[in-house]
Amino acid sequence: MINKSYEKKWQDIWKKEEVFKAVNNSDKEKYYVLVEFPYPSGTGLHVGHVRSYSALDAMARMKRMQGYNVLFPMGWDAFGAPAEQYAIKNHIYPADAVRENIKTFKSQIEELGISFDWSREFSTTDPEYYKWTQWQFLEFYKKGMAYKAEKEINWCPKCKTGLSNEDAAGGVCERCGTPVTKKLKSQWILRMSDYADRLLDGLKDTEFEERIKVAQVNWIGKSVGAEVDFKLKDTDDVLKVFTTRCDTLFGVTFMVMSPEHKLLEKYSDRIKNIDEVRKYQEMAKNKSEIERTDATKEKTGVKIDGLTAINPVNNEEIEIWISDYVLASYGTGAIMAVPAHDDRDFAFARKFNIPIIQVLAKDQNEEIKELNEAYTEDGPHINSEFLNGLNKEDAINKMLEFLEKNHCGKKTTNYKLQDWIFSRQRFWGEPIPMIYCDDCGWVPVPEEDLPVTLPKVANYEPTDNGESPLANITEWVNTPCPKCGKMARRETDTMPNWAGSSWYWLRFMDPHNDKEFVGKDALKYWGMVDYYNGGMEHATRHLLYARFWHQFLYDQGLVPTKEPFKKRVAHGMVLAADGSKISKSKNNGVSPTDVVNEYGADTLRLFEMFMGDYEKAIPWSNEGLHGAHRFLERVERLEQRVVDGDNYSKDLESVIHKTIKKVTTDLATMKYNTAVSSLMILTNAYEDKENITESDYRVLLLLLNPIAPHITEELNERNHLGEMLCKSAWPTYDESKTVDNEKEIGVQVNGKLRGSIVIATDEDNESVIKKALANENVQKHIENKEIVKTIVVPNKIVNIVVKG
RNA sequence: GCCCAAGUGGCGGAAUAGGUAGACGCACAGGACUUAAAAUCCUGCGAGAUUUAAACCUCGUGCCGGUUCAAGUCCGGCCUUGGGCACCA
Repeated sequence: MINKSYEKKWQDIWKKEEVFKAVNNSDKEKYYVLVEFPYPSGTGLHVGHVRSYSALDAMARMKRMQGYNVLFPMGWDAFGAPAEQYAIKNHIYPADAVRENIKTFKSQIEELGISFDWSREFSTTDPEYYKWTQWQFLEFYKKGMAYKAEKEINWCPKCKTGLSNEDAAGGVCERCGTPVTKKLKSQWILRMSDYADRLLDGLKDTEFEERIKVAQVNWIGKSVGAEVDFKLKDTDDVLKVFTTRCDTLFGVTFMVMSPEHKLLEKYSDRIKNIDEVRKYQEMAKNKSEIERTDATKEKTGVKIDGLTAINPVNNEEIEIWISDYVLASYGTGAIMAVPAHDDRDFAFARKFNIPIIQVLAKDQNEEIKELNEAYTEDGPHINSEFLNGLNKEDAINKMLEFLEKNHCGKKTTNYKLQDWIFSRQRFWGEPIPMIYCDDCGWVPVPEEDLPVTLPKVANYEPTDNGESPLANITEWVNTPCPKCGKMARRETDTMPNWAGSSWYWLRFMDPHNDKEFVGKDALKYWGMVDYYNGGMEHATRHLLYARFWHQFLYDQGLVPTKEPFKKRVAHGMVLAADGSKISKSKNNGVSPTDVVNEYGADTLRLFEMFMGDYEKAIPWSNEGLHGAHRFLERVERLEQRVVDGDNYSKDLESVIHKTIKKVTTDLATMKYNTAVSSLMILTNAYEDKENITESDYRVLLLLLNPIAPHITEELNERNHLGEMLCKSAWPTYDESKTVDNEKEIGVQVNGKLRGSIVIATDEDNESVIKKALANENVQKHIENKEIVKTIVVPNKIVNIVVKG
């Protein structure tokens, strides 16, 4: 019977014999399989974790049996708000809370029998680890890639901390869902936008799933266009705008600045309605990001009385407005409005009765009589002097030429991707290793003083004044300036949760190195991560940060590869039985530990691999779990049919070779469900026989071992079939034996199936046609009819085309 | 609104250089075993017409068209669901 006692037994044996230990500097070929290390929350392991761990484990186990030196590590991503809040709630110190949670998580993972190399385990909260996170931050700082600046940032009023753009996607805090507001704050920032193009281009060197690439491309948001300078009338200033459609310059009837635009302050004494402008600015500031960017709301704005712009193509004077539909953070913070051909500008012009000039025509160079909405197709140009009659591409090129010749514009590229706001006003994060000295300014903490550790204090709750809780701990904050020795102050903000996960796969290569963040040899040997699995929710956060971080390290010569991950895949979510999302509040989750106690780890693993496409969401099914268990019991019962024999049974040879081929390719390409089904087919074939040989049985156990490692080892040992499976070689197949001698193929008449015939796989077409025509039912359909032609697709199908 | 992915039995899902749709499993039904139940084993299982039965026939992979000897698979146009982006100029 399947039971937990031998699962534990095998887990102990694997541990004792260190079967899954990855060796640095091995002569074997390496293979690096990585699954995102979890955040050890207080709620324990989730069946979703089990899905990805089982899947990558199956791959790692097969690769090991195929002779690779496999690195399959596990650790903990434990800094950040969840651990901090858990600690606050339970009145314990975060480090203690993390230790407790890791213990739970680890024991839950261990009882699944995942083949992680635990000798490389670490947590991002270990000072030995975050010492190097801090060290790398200083590398960013030294290369001018980290800077401190006062900037309008996303602020979560509930978490009381600043957030990066990625953490505030959709205008809400990713942690708690609270709409974010803007706050002007001095922050450490990493120049990630410098890498926008690299992050885009680098995707070509990866084999990420398409949906992951697309998500990244969207987030980076590259947009090629032009910067155009509009002179501000009677000043020496220009109003710069970014546009992707400089060919529509003749259609500009007004300009719009974002309410935060700097020129407004500069020319405040010229603006006659400055009070009205200030009032509007105040209103925009107090709106949440969601309210401001709600595209469905009616346009609002104020016309600037006292400032106008000059259109560089025709020197016409153009009114200037401010409106919150123009974002300060994108482009130049101001736009040229072409109401005839842009929905937003059209709505604005209609509301404020601003003229509309068409510059793009419908097919026949005609103006549209009554423009009820913006015309956004690309017709030929009209009302545009030297552009008239041209198509979009030619017109843009001609306009660019004009702008450059007249020094009033040039081709530029814009990205939605912004610099990475790297400061958090939290206690539980890596301290940013910088010291501020009144005389020397910002001074990095000297390398020998790293890590800068967190103080052990009782109070670490977020503050209401927007300061980090660390700011109140004066004995920690006050420290001599490393440069001049005068009393100075430590930076009290900490790093974001994503810092520790931005390089952890590198540390796994050489986790105990206390001289370097990773040894050069280890970097060279392990290279890129071959297979990296993680959730879709990280496609534009962690995965982007990690690539950016890695590319920076590459530029400093600190890592040998441009990209960190060769292949990135995302598992589908495990849903509740009714198809809804599993959530704590609904309490509709299933505990892996409960399932393991009732059915064993192998059943849980097998079920999660079998019940559907790995990349798609699957609903939980207790019946399915039953089915998986039943299959393992059938495999177990086969042992009663085993007789001596060093060879595969003759009549099983074909199905065995087919199964080896199928499982080998399926496990390497994450088609776990069909790998399992082919093993079920093999089991069915065995059950049809009175006896099977030891070889027959062992090959099934070998193939099933990566997915159900405990029971297969147990059956192998109990039946004295040979060496421990996980130490044995993966079975190989003979292509010629996967092909049948005979095959049943369909016969169609006029494309409709009318019968089937059995043919030899090397039978010649003539003989096949003869057989097809001889089929009784086929005859019925062709009698009294003229055969127009016959089509034979070898070993697939015969089609007889008849007429009359 | 734009971009990506996907729609196949009662259910999870197989099958795409176009070639016998529904592998494998679940659920269900009938039978064997049993005093009985569970477990196990055997059989059936897309819909429909006809038939004592089998054979056979018609329809069938979201909808409407098309290409082809042949379409779940390719092309055009829709619909729906999931995901990403979104007042990004």
